[in-house]
This record gives sequence, C-alpha cells and structure tokens, in this order.
Amino acid sequence: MKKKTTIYQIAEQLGLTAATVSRALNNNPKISEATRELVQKTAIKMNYEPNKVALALKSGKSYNVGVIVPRIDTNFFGSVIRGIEDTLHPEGYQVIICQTNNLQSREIETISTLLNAQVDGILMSISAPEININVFSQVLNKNVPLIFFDRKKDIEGVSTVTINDFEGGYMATDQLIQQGCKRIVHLSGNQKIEIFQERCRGYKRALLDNGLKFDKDSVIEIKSNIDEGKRVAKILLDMKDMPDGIFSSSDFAALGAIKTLKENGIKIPDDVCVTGFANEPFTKFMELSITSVDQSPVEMGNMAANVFLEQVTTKGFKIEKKVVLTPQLLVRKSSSRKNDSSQKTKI
Amino acid sequence: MKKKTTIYQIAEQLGLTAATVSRALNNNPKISEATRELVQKTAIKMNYEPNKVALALKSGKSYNVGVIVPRIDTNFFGSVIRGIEDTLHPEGYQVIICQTNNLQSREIETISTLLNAQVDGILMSISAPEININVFSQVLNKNVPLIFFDRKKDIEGVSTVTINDFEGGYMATDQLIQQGCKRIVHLSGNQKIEIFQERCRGYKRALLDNGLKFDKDSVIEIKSNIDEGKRVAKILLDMKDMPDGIFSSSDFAALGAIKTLKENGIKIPDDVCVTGFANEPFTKFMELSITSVDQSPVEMGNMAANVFLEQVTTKGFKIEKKVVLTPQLLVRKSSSRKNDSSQKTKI
DNA sequence: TTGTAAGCGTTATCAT
DNA sequence: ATGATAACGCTTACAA
Repeated sequence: MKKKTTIYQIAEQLGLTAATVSRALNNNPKISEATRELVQKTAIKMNYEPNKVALALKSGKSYNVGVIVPRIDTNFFGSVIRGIEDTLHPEGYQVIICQTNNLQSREIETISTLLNAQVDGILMSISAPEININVFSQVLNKNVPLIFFDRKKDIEGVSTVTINDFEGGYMATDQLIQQGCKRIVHLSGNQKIEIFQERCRGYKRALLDNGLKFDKDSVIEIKSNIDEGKRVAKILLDMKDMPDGIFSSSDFAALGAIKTLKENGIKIPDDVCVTGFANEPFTKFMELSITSVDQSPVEMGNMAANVFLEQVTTKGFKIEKKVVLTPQLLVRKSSSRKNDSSQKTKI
Repeated sequence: MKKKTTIYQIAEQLGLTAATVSRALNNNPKISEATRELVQKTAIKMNYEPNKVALALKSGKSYNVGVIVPRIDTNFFGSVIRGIEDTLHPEGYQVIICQTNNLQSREIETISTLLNAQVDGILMSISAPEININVFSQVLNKNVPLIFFDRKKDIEGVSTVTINDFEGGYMATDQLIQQGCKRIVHLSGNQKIEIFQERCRGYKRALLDNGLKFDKDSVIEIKSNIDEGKRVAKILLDMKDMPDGIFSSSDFAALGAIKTLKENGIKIPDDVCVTGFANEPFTKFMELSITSVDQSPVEMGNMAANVFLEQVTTKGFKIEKKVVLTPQLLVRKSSSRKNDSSQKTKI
C-alpha cells in the first residue's frame, strides 16, 4: 500500500524543485554534474520509476501500439504478433492485443477504443472485407500510423506488409503440374478477400502458363476448416472426371480433404496430390506430411513493426510503404510422387 | 491532423464550463436534464471521445492489464490469452502482451514496465522457476492484483489458476496401465517446475495404486521438443527391457518418440503405448492420433480474468483465490489397443 | 544552473 | 444547477 515515488518526493528530499529533478533524470545538458548524479542516485535509492501515464498525457505519446487480429489463438496470428512484439519491445513500445472474432462491429469499436487509449499506431489484419473505409479516416486524421498486414485494403496513406499471394498460388499449382497433375481444383477462401483472389490468380496463371485450361468451376469457395475440406472431398469423389490435384488456400481444408480421400481408398500423392497454404505446424508433423506455402509470419510481424517505427520517426512526412514478402513452397509428401525431379525445398 | 475534441471545446461551444460538461457526460445527478441532453448531443456532433490517458492519470486506473507469458506463438498460451481477452474486453479492459522468451531477466524487467504503465493487474505464467520472490512484492505493495496461471509459485496474496496436473498425470498413466502396459517410462519437463513435479507425482501414484513399482530411473527429464523425444526413443530402443508405455509431459516429445520408434519397426500402440500432454492441435490430426491431456487453456484464461475482476471489485480486502481446473484425458489411437474397454473419452 | 508556472484532459471539492 | 480551482505526474518555456 506504499505510495509511488514521484519526482516531487525526490525534490523535497533534496531541497530541490521538481523541474530540476526532471532535468537531471533526463540528462538535460543544462544541469550541474553534481546535482545530476545526486538526483539519479537518490532516485534509485527511493525506487523511483517514471509514471508512463503522466508522460503519455504530457507528450501525447503513449508508447503503446494496438494490434488488431481476428483471433490470436491461431499459429499464424500468434506468430505475427510474436514478430511484432519482438521488434517493438526493444524500442520501448508495448503491444495491446485486440481480437475481432471476424466481426466487423468489433473491428470498428476496437479502433475507437485504441484511439481513445492514445495508441501511437495501429497494426491490423482486416477481418471484414466489407468494412467501410471511413473507419480508417479517423485514424489517419489523427496522424496515427496505420499498417495493414496480410489482409489489407488499398487505402491512401496506409502502409501494408503482405506476402506475394499470387506467387504462392503460382508456385503451389506449378509444382502440382510438374508432378503430372492435369485436373487441379482450387479450394479458395472468401473471394472478396484480396489474399484469396491473389492465390486464385496465381493458380490460374500457372495453369495457363503450362498449357492447361482454366475452368471457373474448378475453383470452389469454402470456409477454411477441416469439415469443409471433408465435405468438398466427397463432392470430388463423385465427379465423373475426378481431379488429380488439389490446391487448397487453407491447410485445414487440405487436411480434411486428405482424410476423406484416404478413407475412400484414394492414394495420396499417387492418385491425387494435395497442397495447402500457411504452413501450419501440423502439416509437417503428419506421417503423410502436407505440402504447404509458408508465409513467414514472424518476419511479417517484424516488418510491420519496422514500418511503424519508420513512420513515427519520420516526422512531418507521411510515408506510405508497401512491403511484399516472398512466400516459400515447402514440398512434402502429399505432393511428392516417386518420379520427382521438381522439388524446390523439402522440410 | 485535426485536433482531438476535448471537453473544453464542447464547453466553449456551449458557453458552459468544462466541469459542467464533464458532469453531463457522466450522468451526474445534479445537472439539469436540458443541459445534459444538450451536452451529450453536442459531444456526439463534435466526435468527442474521452481521453483514456487523462482518465488514467486522474483516477490511477488505466483499464489495462498486463499478461506475461514465455511466448505467445504456442497454442497453449495463445489460447489462454484468447480466454483472458474474451472476458476482459467486455469489461472495458485492454490486454497488454509481454513475452519473456523464458528469460528471467525479461520477466523482471517486464514487471516493472507494466507497473510504470500503471496496469490495473498482472496475469502471468512464470517462466523461470528460480525467480526471486521479491520481484513480486513490488507488485503486491502497490496493491496491483497479481494472478498466476498454469506455472505458478505459492506466494501469499497471489491468486492462482491451474489445472490439477497430478490428476492429469494419474489419469494418463492409469489409462496406459489399463491397456496392459507394465513398464511405463515418464518423459518429464524441468523437475524444478511445479507442473512437472505434479504430473510426475500422478504418474508415480498411478503406478503404485496398480501394484506396479516406481523406478526413479524411469523418469527421464528432457526439454519439451520433438528432437528430445527422438533422442530419448533411441535410448529406449537400446534398453534390455524395452518399455511398453510412454507418458510424456509434452506432446512434442511424444511425437518425436513415436516417429523414431516407428522408424525402428516398433508398432504403436501394440508394442508401445504413448500419451502426451497439452492436447496440441496436431495430436488429433495425425493419422496415428496421439492420446493427450487437455488443459482447457481458454477456460483457464477466462478464470484468470474472472479472478482478476473479483480482485479489483473487492475494495479494501485482499482475497487470495486458488482455482484448480480438472484436466481431461483424450484417449486416441496411440494408446488404444484392440481390446480396449477403459476408454473414457474419444475425440 | 536552477526555480516558477503553465499545461496535457479529466474529475472532485469547494463555492456560488 | 453551475462555476472556479486544484490535482493526477511530468515536461518545458520563461525567468531569475
């Protein structure tokens, strides 16, 4: 129940004034060496610790940044946040976590809350593609840096850090083709979301570049979970001309599909090759390990944090930066047929 | 670059004083209905939002709580944090995340940082079992509620939320015995950490209760990762009397052991039954799904948050609460022999 | 080199 | 019912 030490108490103790103590503590040049040392020693002796809230009120800088994600208990977002925290912490920033649960209402509400909390910046991955852009203008108007990672929208003044989803989709599809797949279906996430559009574009381009034809019906839009993968697999099994390759935008859907296909006697990768996306930990743990596209989430977090830091240190100028990371295809058993010669990486 | 609206601006606009505006906004009873409405309408019109930092300085309450974990990009901690955020957010609290990377130095530093940031409470899982208890006295002295979850220490005035690790260890071992295992080894984490001591105690008790003898050499202390599991499996393979059951305190070590055993022709679960701990997602995804003990991390987070809320609303009195959650054994293929009759749960 | 005083945005305690 | 003022802890012109 002890009261916290303030600069006033130090001042009183030393027969000085708060201003002097403040200056001594901040190594202000116009202060005598003697008092500086005296003050600093006394501060330590009295267990003085600066009150960040007072500082924040005075300076308008809270040294807090808000991070908004759909949910944090997924490997991807957990890793991105780790990357953010790892680079922001040494710079003296604290990370405030907000989950939207993919609700647009929560997204909007959260932004105001963070703004009221005087955060110095907001890093977010957009949950709802339909979100009204106006929401972001209040952030920009206050000169609070706003950075999107992974799920972005193109807005003037907003920096973004993403992976090249087009390339990821291309690489994945191309590798399937090299394995001999001719009829490749694509399980996509919500096509209103940029990343899924891009992965699909990559899929299409790879098909065309390899002389295969692109069929709109081969793109199946689903939710990114195991059950959806299972459901779709059943549909595929019933097709007259069953696909021999699946490129899924989600590792979970890929897993579900694999399970159902195997239960129905389909051999993987011999009959059907399967590739997922996100490099979830389980993909490499499986006995039948699953080929996937790694998004380097930790680096994405690092980059997003760095972009933020640049933004705050560049006073006056608004910089808008678009960082695009290169995804990595990790070829594993689910898409490695015996006669393989095309493997780029194996982990 | 617009300036934020303050109560002064509203006051000026209306020819009132800031105090009146404040009262109107807070529904203070001694204010005329007319002005209240007028003020509130104007506030909305002017996009007024209260400045949380000023509030925090004035009231000493920041409505921020700090959460300290070794790292957040693991399923367990990610889920606990999700649970915490889910229950604290509706109450108006923000969650500040801090990672220690299992470094004691970071743990200590982080506590001060949070205290300086005037957090209203600290929820943490201890990284370093050797940590000096004095570190926590500064928290308690300031009357900041401190709550340990999962990895705790017994300190007066500190509430804890844990699972019954003893029971978890007991259940896991008992199920292996019911499957017919006679020589069960236990792969333990750092035995200086309470949770691992408890799981080991449960293992021992289950052996004794079933008329098997406990052998100290059957407890092997390792790090909780795949490679360690592989390493130990090799040792087991060379033993004259190879074990027929493995209870691992870590799912990752269990996975590593399984991989190596299978590579060496050992049949699981027929030759060796294996059980892990933590119910990592991959354990149920594997073709050979792995039996594990679920720690209900989300509920743990919920509970920890609730204990905190109780603490802050109970003024004056210090309450110390010890919540112990019941773990759940999820019996899967890695420990389900044909003649099974003892299965409690199957997921 | 040090002190004085104002101000960051609010609320609480006096007055009026 | 409303206004004036001090206070939360700190920094920073401006004075001295």
